[in-house]
Amino acid sequence: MEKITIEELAKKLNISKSTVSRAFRDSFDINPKTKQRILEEAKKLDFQPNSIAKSLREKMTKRIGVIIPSFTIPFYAKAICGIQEIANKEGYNLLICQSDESYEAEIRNIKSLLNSRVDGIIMSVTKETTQYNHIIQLRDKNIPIVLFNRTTDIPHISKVRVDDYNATYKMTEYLVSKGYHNIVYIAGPKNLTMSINRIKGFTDAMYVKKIELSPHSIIHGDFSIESGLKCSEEILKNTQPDAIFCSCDNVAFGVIKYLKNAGIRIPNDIAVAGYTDEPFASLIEPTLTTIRQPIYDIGKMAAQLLFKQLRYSNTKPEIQILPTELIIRNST
Amino acid sequence: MEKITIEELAKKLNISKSTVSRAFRDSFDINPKTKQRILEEAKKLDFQPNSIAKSLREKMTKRIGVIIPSFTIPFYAKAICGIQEIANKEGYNLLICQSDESYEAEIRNIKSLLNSRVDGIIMSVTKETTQYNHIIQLRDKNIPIVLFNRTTDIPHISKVRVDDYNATYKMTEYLVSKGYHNIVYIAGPKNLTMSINRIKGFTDAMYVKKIELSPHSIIHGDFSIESGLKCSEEILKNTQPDAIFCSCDNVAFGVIKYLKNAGIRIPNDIAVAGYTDEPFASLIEPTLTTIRQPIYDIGKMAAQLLFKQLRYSNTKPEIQILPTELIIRNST
DNA sequence: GAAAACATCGGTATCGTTCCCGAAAAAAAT
DNA sequence: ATTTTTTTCGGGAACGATACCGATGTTTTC
Repeated sequence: MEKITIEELAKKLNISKSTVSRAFRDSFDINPKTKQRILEEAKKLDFQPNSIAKSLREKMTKRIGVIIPSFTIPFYAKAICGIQEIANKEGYNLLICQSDESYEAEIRNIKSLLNSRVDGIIMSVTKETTQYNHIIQLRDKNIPIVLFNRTTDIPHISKVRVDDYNATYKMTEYLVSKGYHNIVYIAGPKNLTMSINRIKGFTDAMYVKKIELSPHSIIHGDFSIESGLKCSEEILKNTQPDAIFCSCDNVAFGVIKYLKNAGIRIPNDIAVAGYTDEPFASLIEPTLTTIRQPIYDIGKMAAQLLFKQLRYSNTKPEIQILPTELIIRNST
Repeated sequence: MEKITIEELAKKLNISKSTVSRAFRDSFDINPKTKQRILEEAKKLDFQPNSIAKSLREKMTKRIGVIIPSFTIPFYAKAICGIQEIANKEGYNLLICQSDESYEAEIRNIKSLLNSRVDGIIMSVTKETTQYNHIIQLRDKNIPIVLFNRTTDIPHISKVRVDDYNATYKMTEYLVSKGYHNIVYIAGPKNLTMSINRIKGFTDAMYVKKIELSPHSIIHGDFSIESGLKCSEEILKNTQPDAIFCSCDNVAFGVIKYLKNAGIRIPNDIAVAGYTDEPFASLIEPTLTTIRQPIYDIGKMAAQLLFKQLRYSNTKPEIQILPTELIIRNST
């Protein structure tokens, strides 16, 4: 494939390459008629300005990097769609990496993205990320960055998350109102702001409802179905709850699978609630009561915050907290 | 962030930029000691050669473009993981676009990827893509390209798919052996090679088993749960099958949902089989009999075929057909 | 009608690399 | 000791675009 350059196009039209270059930008410094002539010829020759050369000269690549734990988590798949909508609108491309829940991979990803000279980074940390130097370094290098969903406590960084406190508070309140008092909460990894807020929502609601918590009322899992199976086993060994509230739908799926296998009826014997509203939450038997997050909007918002920083380099970091919605189905 | 250049690094070490450049490639044309000195200083200053300038000079970006119908289809999420494994190993980045099952978006994506100067493209066409000029153009421009999963009939292009014929043949055989004779097959979109092969596997197996097909034995759906619901309705209006074989798990999920709502027992009244083995296939009630595809390997293989073309520009196109596995669960 | 203002364009340096060619120094061969 | 070969390095021209500055022609102003 013989790629045509701006210079060859200029020669063909008997004008200078400066003028051709002007035609491809919003330059006022060019006669509308010549501009049209150039654009027509360009279309005929299927010419597009070389974006690599443009990037080199302009010192920006029109690319943003995205780091997520995994493509295979539906949440992130959908969030990326939101990010991409905004990015496309702005003429930006996405460079997506997955950390596979590995701290080392996360650091490698950042290095790789910096090497690719992305203009900014949108990321969600792994469940095992407890040190934040790599992120702080990005911030201090003045690289626009936005954390979303799984955020951390690093100051002066833009973040997008949902109102986790309120979500678990409401769900707990609802469960109690349905008569469930012996609730076990399966929390997420301890390093995430998310987990902490969700636990607080649960405990505060229980406190207000004057229900005492036992040491077995909260246990920690992660985001996997396996974790749901394992936690179920542990829970039933220690106590006899009437409801299990999972901080993640996947965990809830695991719990449901375990309970069914054990011959325990849902919700008659034990009710189950989740968090996220994955597509399968409405397909599983029984359909899962859960908390719906505006996933697509989270992605969009993250991208919007990033573009704010890209446009105005002195933009103050901003924290956006989006609302959630209680979805009541048959598992409670 | 003040980015250091190769020239500044050279000045600091009192050598020429050519030498510094050599240190960062596998050049034999440099004294190992100076090379080490340079690399050490580079590490101290956190210097990385500007990949944009490198790309411009070398006329390759070390990026490959991937076009998939949607991130939210678990199949593609996993396939991308496979692609990425190989790409990372080769030091390549992925530029992922989704076509959202839109033919126009597919064309836009290709344009965008070409504009980003990707070194090659891996793609799966949309369900509505029936014209292939855009892909043929890529081929004729000598842009390395690999089609995977949803392939088409374009000659002289590398493709990766599974042995669809054999898969549906075996499944049909299995269903018949279980005593199901009145089987309805819900096929996929007509434009895909995949759909055609799968239909042939089904009809051939039925022929061999000497079971006659009615005009209602095959109907067409797409890849969505909604399609499963709609098709179920249509099927039950026309005939009274003892088994429904879906060419996609999602469709099977829709069918199961519909049948359950209609009070039809699975598999006692009607058996259901799927195709893909989505993660949820083992969670749904009843667990779904389906065909497992080596998704991760499909992605890996697609990437490998692409890298073959990238390495040797005169590589002959290659078609790889991977085996499938019958997964028998409770829905049949 | 001359001067000033404006519109439009061309020439050239620049972005940060790689590559080619030749020079200098070191090692080997005569 | 001289010549030849090898090793190692430096200088400058690309790669394909943008940006600045100045030149030219055209319109406006008094």
